[in-house]
This record gives sequence, structure tokens and C-alpha cells, in this order.
Amino acid sequence: MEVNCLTLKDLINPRQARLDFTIEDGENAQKENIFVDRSRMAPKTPIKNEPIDLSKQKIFTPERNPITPVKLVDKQQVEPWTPTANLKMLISAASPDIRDREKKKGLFRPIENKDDAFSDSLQLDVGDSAVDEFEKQRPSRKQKSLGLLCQKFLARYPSYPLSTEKTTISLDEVAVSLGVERRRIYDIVNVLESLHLVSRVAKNQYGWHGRHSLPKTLRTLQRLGEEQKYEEQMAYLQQKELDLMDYKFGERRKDGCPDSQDQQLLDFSEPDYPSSSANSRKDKSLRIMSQKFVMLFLVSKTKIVTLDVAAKILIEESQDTPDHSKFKTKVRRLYDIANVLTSLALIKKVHVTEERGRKPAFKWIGPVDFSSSDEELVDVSASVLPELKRETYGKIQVCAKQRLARYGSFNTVQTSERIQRKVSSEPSSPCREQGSGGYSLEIGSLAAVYRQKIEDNSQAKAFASKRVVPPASSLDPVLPVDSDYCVNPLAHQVFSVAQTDLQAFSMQNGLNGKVGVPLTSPTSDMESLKPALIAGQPLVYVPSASLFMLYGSLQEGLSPDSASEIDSRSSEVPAASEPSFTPSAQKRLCVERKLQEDEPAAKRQSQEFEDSPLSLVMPKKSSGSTDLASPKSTGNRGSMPLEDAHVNSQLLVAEEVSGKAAANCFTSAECGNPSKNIDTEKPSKENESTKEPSLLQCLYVQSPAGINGFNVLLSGSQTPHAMGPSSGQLPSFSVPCMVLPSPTLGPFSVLYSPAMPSPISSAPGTLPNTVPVSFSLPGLGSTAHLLLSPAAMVNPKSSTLPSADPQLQSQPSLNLSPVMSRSHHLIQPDSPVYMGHPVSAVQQSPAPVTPKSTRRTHRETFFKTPGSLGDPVLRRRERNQSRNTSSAQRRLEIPSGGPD
DNA sequence: GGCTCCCGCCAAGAC
DNA sequence: GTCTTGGCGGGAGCC
Repeated sequence: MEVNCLTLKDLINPRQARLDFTIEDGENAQKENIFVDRSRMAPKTPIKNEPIDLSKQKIFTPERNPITPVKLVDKQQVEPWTPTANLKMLISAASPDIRDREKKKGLFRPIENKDDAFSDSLQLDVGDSAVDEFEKQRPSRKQKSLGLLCQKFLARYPSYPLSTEKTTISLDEVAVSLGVERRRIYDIVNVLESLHLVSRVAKNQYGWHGRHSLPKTLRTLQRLGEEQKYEEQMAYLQQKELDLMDYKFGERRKDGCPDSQDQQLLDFSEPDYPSSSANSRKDKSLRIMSQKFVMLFLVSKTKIVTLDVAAKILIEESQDTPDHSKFKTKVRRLYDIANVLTSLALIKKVHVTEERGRKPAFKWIGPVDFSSSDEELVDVSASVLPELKRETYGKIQVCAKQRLARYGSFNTVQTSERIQRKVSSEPSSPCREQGSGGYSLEIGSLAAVYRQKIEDNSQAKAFASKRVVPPASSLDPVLPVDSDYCVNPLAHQVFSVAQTDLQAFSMQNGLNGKVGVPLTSPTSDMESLKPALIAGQPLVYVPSASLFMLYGSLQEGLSPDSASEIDSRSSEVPAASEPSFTPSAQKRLCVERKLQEDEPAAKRQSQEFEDSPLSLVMPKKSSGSTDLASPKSTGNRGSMPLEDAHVNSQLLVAEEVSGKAAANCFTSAECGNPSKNIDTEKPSKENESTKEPSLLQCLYVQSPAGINGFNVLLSGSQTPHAMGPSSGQLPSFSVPCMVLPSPTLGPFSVLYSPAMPSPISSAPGTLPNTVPVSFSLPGLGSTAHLLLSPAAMVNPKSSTLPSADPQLQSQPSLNLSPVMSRSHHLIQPDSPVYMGHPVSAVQQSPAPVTPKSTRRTHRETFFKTPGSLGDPVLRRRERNQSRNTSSAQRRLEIPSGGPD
């Protein structure tokens, strides 16, 4: 009795607890949960326990012992432990190991609980009576639910971590801090991992990615779900109203569920999963189950999925015998998953009333329009092709270095270091020896500030709601990719935001990102630090050194080799390239993890760090960009079906990478692989050119002063002389657009260069590039005009590198395809902008003179200046962008070795 | 009484 | 062999 009293007391009052008893209590504590743990902590960590004691002692004075032994005793007597609890206690007492383990856990629990208001309230709000106190201290079932646990878990990490953040989750640590067994953490991380919110980096270690890639993941799952015809299956099951008892696996098939469909499911689940056995442990993993569960929601028109239907489908897929036991087990698991998804605010509990009564169900309340969500922009996701990255990375790095050497710095130190490392590791790089780098934190710091500001004002999804819902087709995985990828870390970190913002504006105006959308006036507020997006005015970026940025939608940045490799990879090793989007749904979903697992944790981590600055930003596509893009991008890249998300993703990535590379390389002809032949890429570009004008390659030169000082020289290859410094004065690049230092130019009119000789643009499909387009830039001043080069605008595809510079053209790294693919949909040939009509749109964003360029520009090439950006939306987008970037960065797995 | 789902055993899998 | 991971189902709590 005495012992029991002490034990209870120990649980309730840490201070009074004695170690001897504490050990024993520990067992109980663990089993009964957190509240018990605190008591354990008391002895060793008085400070931590303090709060607990105080709260518990609401009715007790500090001087007094929080809990009187008598009351405790009474309580125990009155409120005996449950059989389970008693058993646990006995076990604990009998097992030193268990005690130790429990004790250990208990030591850490206070840490978590201390800050956990919920927990505190639950555990600390003690009633007037000892009995009540005791009862209250015992967390209720709900309080211990996986959902709440998941919320606590999620609360530990930012939903949208900054790109610079690399959060590692230690399962042990989390379990201890949350006061639960690690087993519970597995349940959570498995579900989170299924959505790519986390990824396993090592044993007991997970990396936190946040929700950056969630839209993309959901989109993929939706696609996979559609491929698996889950909707049909659900409809079938619902129609049949098969209940648990009536469910007959074999009968279903006979009843009309097409064999092919079933087979498809089997195929889906078997080969693609890590385990070849459909019934293998992994095939039944919560992760996969979670993905399938989510798929059901995503493909469901009602967005409501009943557990029984979900369970049946899962059982069928797993090839398990559809007995009651299996069904029950599945339902349990689904509850587990549902709890986590609910914590993520993706679903909510509902009930579906059917003939046989009310059935538990969940309704999807998460994003539906993934393609238009902010996050989508952000995240290129982990599924970025490792190989591609390897290949292109080095090239990009080389170019980046060159650019850095020429222009000074605009990259963060981290990036610079990375670049240097990469470059140094790339012996064959022609650019390798050029430039060293004077890197500056200036921009990076600004970017960080911006991101932080945005972060503080987190409303990640607010923007999404403002967007125009793209066509269903837009869900196509192929999304426009920001070109900020690694070459210019700053660019991707900062510019991407601007791009996103512009896009957002465009979409808000129902233009779906087409050029010519009037931008909202820059709100010059405190956020003036960012580049202001002024309606009717060009977007201006102010590089730290008054430099330039380019932007371009160079197509086919990849060298033929690269392209071919990509294609081959897509077809040959899709999983490796993009786990999440492999043709096989299951495989797609699992590959990523598998790949990660295959790699040594250390290596993976190192890569992540290495890659962190590199991020593929997938600008959310503007309307339907994917659909249109798919054909184009895929056309010459490979036989992969457009629908194949995997392929598309790869292509996008490749394009993006190449595009960025191109952008960065424009300044140096030497960068890139001279052997590359632009012509090789023309075929694919031709189609694009016809549809999209695009590629706007614009360099922005801006004076620090801001937009007023904005000077843009387009068609650099053409006639820079007309507007300002000779081409020689400017960095030469094959891109039709040039950026001139504003100081040198002063207000000037941008003259449209009618016929920019574009060797590549000769493609049949290309739009006439002879139409000069003149844009006035009111925002810039009456004198300001943008002169567009037809070539640049017209033939994105062929325009790999309009530049006359052979070197540039040859550079494999110059690839504008990403832009093109996007711009497809975005810009129509008949578009006013495209046609070269004077467009107010142009005015809106100087950078993007052409529709394509406009998009591109805002997405990728914005330099943020401390003064320019004010719109909250922009800020938010920026933040999102940065998040995306970070997310993408994490996922990029680029071998330290660099490209071959 | 049925629904939920916590809990932890214990085996598969990884190292 | 040890440790990690997670499938699984008993059974308690909740409605």
C-alpha cells in the first residue's frame, strides 16, 4: 500500500517522488502517457518540473507538497488503475529494462510538455479533489490520439521551412520529447513521408521538408489514382454497397470489375514497390496505404471516402484474403492514417449515411487545385532527376562561376562555396578556371530577410485561392520550371518569388500568366525592400552590382547528350529519375524513398547540403501550362507519354536546369559544351515556337534607384548599339536580350528589333519574328520602351540560343525548354502580346517583354531590391517560393562528384 | 454496442 | 546478433 501511494504520488508530484519509486512509476507513466512522465522528471530536472508542479498545485500552495500522499492514496483506492495499467505497472516493476527505458523517456518528456499548452491544460488542470486531479492527469484517449500527437509533431517544424533550413528529425528524440513510444512516431512519419513532407535520411533520422511539395505530391497521387481507376473502384463498391460481411473479393471481379483493372492495380502495387511481393511487409506499409488512401480522395468527385470502401480497395490491392480480420485491420490502419491527414488539415471526419446505416468516412478538405497552388510553384520536389542534376549541375556551376567572376556577386556565400566546390570538382569544365568568385552576401542576405518577412506573414495558401483555376489538364505534372536553378542561387531564392508574384497577378487577372497582365501597383510599404511590381511597369530587379539578369527561356538548354540521356533515363530508369512519378504508380511513390534509402545516409545528407542552394523551382504553372507543354517538351525528348508525370517531371527539371544554365551562361560563351549543337534541338522547339512565342530573354539592368532607372535592352544580339553601350561593353551572350547598366543608359526606349536573325527560328512552326513589337513602359517613364526581338519572342523552341555566338549556341547548358513548355499554354500565337501588339502587359513587367518572357521573368529573374517590393501577396509568394526552393533543394540529390 | 484507435508484441528487415 | 521498422490485433475508451 505504501508503495502504491508513493507511486501515485510520484506520478502526480515529482518533487515528492523518490527515485526508487520513480523507476517503478516510470513504467506506468509511459503507458499512461505524458503526464506521468513529468513526475519522473521532477527529481532530476526541477526546473522543468516546476511548471508542472505549479499547475498541478493549483489547489496546493507551493510550500505544500503538490499532492498529499493521503489524497493520492485515497484516489488510488477510489480510482484503481485499469487492468491494463496495473499490468503495466507489474511489468514495469518486474522488468528493469522497461523501467529504465521508461525512466529515460520520462526524463525528456517534460521538455516537450513544458511548452505544450494543450498537454499542460490536460495534465495540469487538476480538480479540487485528488481524485479529479488524478483523473485529469491521466490523458484521455483523445488526448493521446495519434491526431494530437501528430499535431504536436507538426508543431515542431515549420510548414514551409526556409531553403536554408535543413531540419533533421530524430525519431528517438521526437518520441522522447513527445512522450510517446517511437512506434507512434513511425506511424506519423510514415504518413508524412507518403506525402513527402519528410523523407528518411538515415536510420532513425528523417528530414523535414515541410509542405512545399505537397501540391505536387497530391497532384501526382491524383494522377496515379486516376490511372488506377480508383474512382471507378469506389463507385463500384459504393454502388454495390458491399459491406464488410458481404464483401467477396472473388465476386467482385466476376461482377464486373474488369480484370484488367485489377491487374493494373496489382501491377501498380507489386513491381513498383520496394518489395516484389504484394503481400510483403512493405507493400502493406502505412506509407503506401496512406498514398492510396489519399488517391481515393483525390480521384473522388465527392472527395468523400468511406473507410469501408477504402479498406476494401486496399485489401484487394494487397491481395489479402478479404476476411473480416483483414478488413478490420485495414480500417484500423486507415484510422491511423486519417488521424495524421486530419492533423494536416487535408481531410476531416464525416459520416456517410447509407442504407445500412452511417458509415465512417472522411472528406478531403485539402487543396484540390494543385496546379494553381502556391506550393506547387515551389516545389519541384524530390523527384527531380538525380542524374540530370548531376549532369547539368556542373555545367550550371561553371556558368555560374563565370558569371560571378564577371559580375561580381549576387550569391550567398553558401552558394558561392558550393559553386566553387562544384566547379573545382569539375576538371573538364571550360569555365572552371574563369573567375573566382567574389561573392557577396548582400543579395543573399536580402533574400533571407525577405523570406523571413514572408515567413512571418505566413499565409501560404491564401494566394492559391486567388488564382485562376487552371484547366484540369493543367494538372499535368509537367510544369513550368523556374530557371533559377542553382546557377544563380540568389535568383532562385529571390527571383522565384517575384516570378510567382507576377504569375499570381496574371492569374488574378484571369490571364493565366500571360504576358500583358497588368500588375498591381507596387505597394511601397515596408516591404519596399523587394522589387516592386508596378502595374504597367516592367519588373525590375536590382542586382547588388547593378547587374543583370537574364532570363531567358532558352530552350533546350541541355546538350544533345543530356537530352538523350534524359530520354533514356526517362524510359529506362524512370524510377531513379523521379521516384514519385514513375509510370507505375506504386513504384513512383516508392522510388524516391527507395533511392534515398539506397544511398548511404551520410552521403545523402551531404548531398542535400550541397544541393540546398540549388533548387528547382517549379513555378506554379499558370494555366494549363502543363498540358501544352507536355507535347512540346516531350516531343523531342522522348517517347514518353505526356501523361507520364514522371517523364514530365524529368523533362521539366531538365528544362529548368538547362534553362537556368542558359540564363546564367549567357554571359559567357565559353561555358557549356561547345560540342552541343543547337540545331539538334530545333525539332522539338519548332512546335513550341508556333504556339508560344516566347522565350523571352531579357536582361535587366537596373539602377539601384529602382524602376525609374530601369533600363532594358532587348535583343542584345541584335542591336544593342541602338540603345546603349555597345555589345562589347556588355557581357556577350547568345540570348537575344541584353541588360545594360542603367546608369549608362538612362531612360531609353526599348526598340523592337524586327528581325532578329535566329538561325534556329527558321522552323516552320515559328511565328513570324519580323513583327516588331514596341512596348512603352509608362512605369519606367515616357521614354522607356521595350524593344522586343521577334526571334526571341517568336521561336522559343528554336531559339535555344539565338545568339550569333557559336560558342553560346553550342553550350549544352543553355536550355530554354522549360520556359517553352510553360509558355506554350500561356501564350497563344494569336495573343496580342504574342502578336506584337503594343501591350500594356509588357509594361507591367519589363523583364518579360514577351509573353513568355514576362512570365519567365517574373518567375525567375527578379532581383529583389530593398525598396521595391511591397505587395503582401508578393511577399507571400516570395516566401512560398523560397520555401519551394528550399524544398527542392533538399530533394535534389546531386553527387558531390559533379557531372561526368 | 459499435466505433475508434491506443498500445505494444513481435517479426521482418536492416545493419 | 542487435537494432530498427512497422504489421498487426487485442481490447479499452468513447459516443
